[in-house]
Amino acid sequence: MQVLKDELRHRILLESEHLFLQRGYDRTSMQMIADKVNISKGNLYHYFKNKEELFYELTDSAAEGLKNLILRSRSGRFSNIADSREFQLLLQEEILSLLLAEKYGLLLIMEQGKGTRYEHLRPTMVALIAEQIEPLLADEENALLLAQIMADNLVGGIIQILKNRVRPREVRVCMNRLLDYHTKGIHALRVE
Amino acid sequence: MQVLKDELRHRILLESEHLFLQRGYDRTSMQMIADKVNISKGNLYHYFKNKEELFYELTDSAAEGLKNLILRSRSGRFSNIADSREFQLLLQEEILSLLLAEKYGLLLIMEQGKGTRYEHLRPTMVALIAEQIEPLLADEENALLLAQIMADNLVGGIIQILKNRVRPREVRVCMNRLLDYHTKGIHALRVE
Amino acid sequence: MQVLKDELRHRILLESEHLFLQRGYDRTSMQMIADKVNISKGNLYHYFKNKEELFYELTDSAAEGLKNLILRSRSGRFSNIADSREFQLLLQEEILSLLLAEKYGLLLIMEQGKGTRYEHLRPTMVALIAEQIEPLLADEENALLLAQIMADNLVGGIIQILKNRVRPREVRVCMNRLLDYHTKGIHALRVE
Amino acid sequence: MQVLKDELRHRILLESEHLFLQRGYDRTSMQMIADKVNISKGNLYHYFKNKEELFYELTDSAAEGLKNLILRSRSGRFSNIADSREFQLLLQEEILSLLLAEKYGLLLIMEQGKGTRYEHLRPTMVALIAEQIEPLLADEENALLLAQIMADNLVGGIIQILKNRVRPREVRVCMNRLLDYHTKGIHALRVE
DNA sequence: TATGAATGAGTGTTCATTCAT
DNA sequence: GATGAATGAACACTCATTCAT
Repeated sequence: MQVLKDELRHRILLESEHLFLQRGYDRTSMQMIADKVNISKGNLYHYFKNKEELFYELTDSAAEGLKNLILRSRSGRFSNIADSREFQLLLQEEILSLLLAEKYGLLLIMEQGKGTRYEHLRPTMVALIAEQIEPLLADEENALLLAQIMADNLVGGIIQILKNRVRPREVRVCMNRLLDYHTKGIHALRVE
Repeated sequence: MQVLKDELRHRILLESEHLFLQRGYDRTSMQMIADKVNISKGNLYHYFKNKEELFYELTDSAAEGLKNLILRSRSGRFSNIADSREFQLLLQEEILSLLLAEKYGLLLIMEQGKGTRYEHLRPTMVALIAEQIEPLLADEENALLLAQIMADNLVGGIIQILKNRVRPREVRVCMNRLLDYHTKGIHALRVE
Repeated sequence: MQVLKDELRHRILLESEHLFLQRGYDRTSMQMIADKVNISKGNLYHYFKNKEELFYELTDSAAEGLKNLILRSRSGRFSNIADSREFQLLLQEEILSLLLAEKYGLLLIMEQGKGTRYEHLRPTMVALIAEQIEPLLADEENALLLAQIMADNLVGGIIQILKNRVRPREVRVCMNRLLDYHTKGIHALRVE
Repeated sequence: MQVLKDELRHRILLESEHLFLQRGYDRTSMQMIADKVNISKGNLYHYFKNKEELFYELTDSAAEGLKNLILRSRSGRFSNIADSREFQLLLQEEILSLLLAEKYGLLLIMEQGKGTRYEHLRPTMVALIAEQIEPLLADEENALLLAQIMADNLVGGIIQILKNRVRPREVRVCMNRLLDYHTKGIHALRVE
């Protein structure tokens, strides 16, 4: 019985994850989820308190991981961003393990969280990263905007990789490429 | 009367544009628009068949311009993308005039089109651009994905600029910077 | 097993009584009861056919006692209500033993029975009592209404006492005071 | 058109007042109201923001009047409650005009407000009145309880009158009788 | 042209009750 | 006897759209 319950619970999580990924939180109704799982709408509430909790069940560990990653990265370890080789390696490993462990959760909070507590997560993240990039750029009036674009691009690139690569090795290779691309690009705009 | 009618029609477009930009298509109700314009909800339907048509009126010319830009770019004119200086200049001019002419329409279809026929425009666009970038990259299994990322980043960067810069000159300068950043980055991944 | 069963049955009655008294019939859910008793919701239906029957189990003997009291009081025994000292004593004893025996059941049917067959019990009761009081009043057009008010007040007063006094002696004393008040008015209770 | 709207609005208020009076706030659904008025449920929200606002529209002026009455009565004017003849007259007039003006609103907030902001109004009121009565009673351990009962009876008596008398003169006469009864007891109303 | 009244389908959520195990 | 999964009807509320005036 417990098995059955767990199995259905798992199926609800699975199907709602699909729907949330495809349509976003707002545009996915409890009825849609119930239909996909082939149970009554009311029964969903046997497994999850409400729609928001269902979403958070799918995303909280990803959000937690992301928060920790940011906290550690801001605690000074990665202070010399673009020029240290060490930076790339450490950052890469930190990010990689999070990406691999929390792939869909991250996609949900970064892309499909409208209507939830993660609604403004992506811009917040981007702003944090931009803060770190800006001082590296030549001092001009557009430095902040360009840093924002780069940060946004970095985040966007990671999302693309998550969407298109499954196996750890592949993700790792692509992340390397992405960072190459970004660091070379950033050099073009650096303080000489 | 025609003048009055046109003027009201224009005000509806203006206010709904604001709302759609701020809140997105889905989360903007006809009631909100009617309130902003200070007319009745029903009267909106005298000017626009329904909510979707109102949105399309705001976005179709931008979408058309975008389509044409892509068509022309694919017709062979910009075939040698990254190595010709000419590419940068032409592309820049084409894009710039579109951006300046259709700023808000482009933002709407690229960012706030959930629930409309433009729901999947951005990924489609990105795929088209990626197609053009891919052959320039070193032949590896990730070439397509990297091209997609670059394309996505390019699009994302442009959107950022549109959101943060108003005057043509500023937009032009930022676009230059963005392209510098991207071409230098791309070089890192090019066929040697 | 029978003992166990009876014991559980008793606990259900106990906890649901608490909840019904605090929250009323309508606003007490079977889930709340199950949680308080620490059994499953479904198991409640092994002991009681449905929510209504559970409520009736808690209240039927009180309702029965009340009915009998009224029947006997109407059978002529207490015909000369206000002037016979005997009336006060007899009534007091009859009522007192019912109150003490069926305290919570009475509170439930008089105060928390919305949604059950006792929904209209209190007004019915009041009407019955009023019938007996009316002939004692001076013949005027408002006699019936005044009798109803007195009856309602009497019932209300008893409910108050039930809620605020536990020990038989206390209840008895308060009931005496209440009847004094009703027969002689506030003056009876004033500081001299 | 404005007339139609006002007329329907009035009918909604009328029918919902009936339902709220009969069944209480909680147990009256928007669907019931819509059915009685013979309109769609959605249309109710054209006239009232939500169920609570509809209820408050029916009750707020009564609640306001009651609040003012209490404030004025507490401001010291009626300090010598039971012994001054003046008290009875003034109180009677104040209460009478409120009762006549806000009959159904008062019934709703005193009897049928479960689930609204008036849920605890009656016990609060009763406590306020009891505070004034208690010092007049002989000092015994049951004084507070008896004062509460009297206060509750007074309120209950007024409610009975409201339910059973329509014309001002009748209400006035009954209120007089009620106060007599409370001050002098049943004897005051007996056949001589 | 303009209004705003009206509808009906849809939203998330609750809950008494049933039933297979 | 006991569980808890499951249902279905009900709840308050929203909103794009239609339509009589």
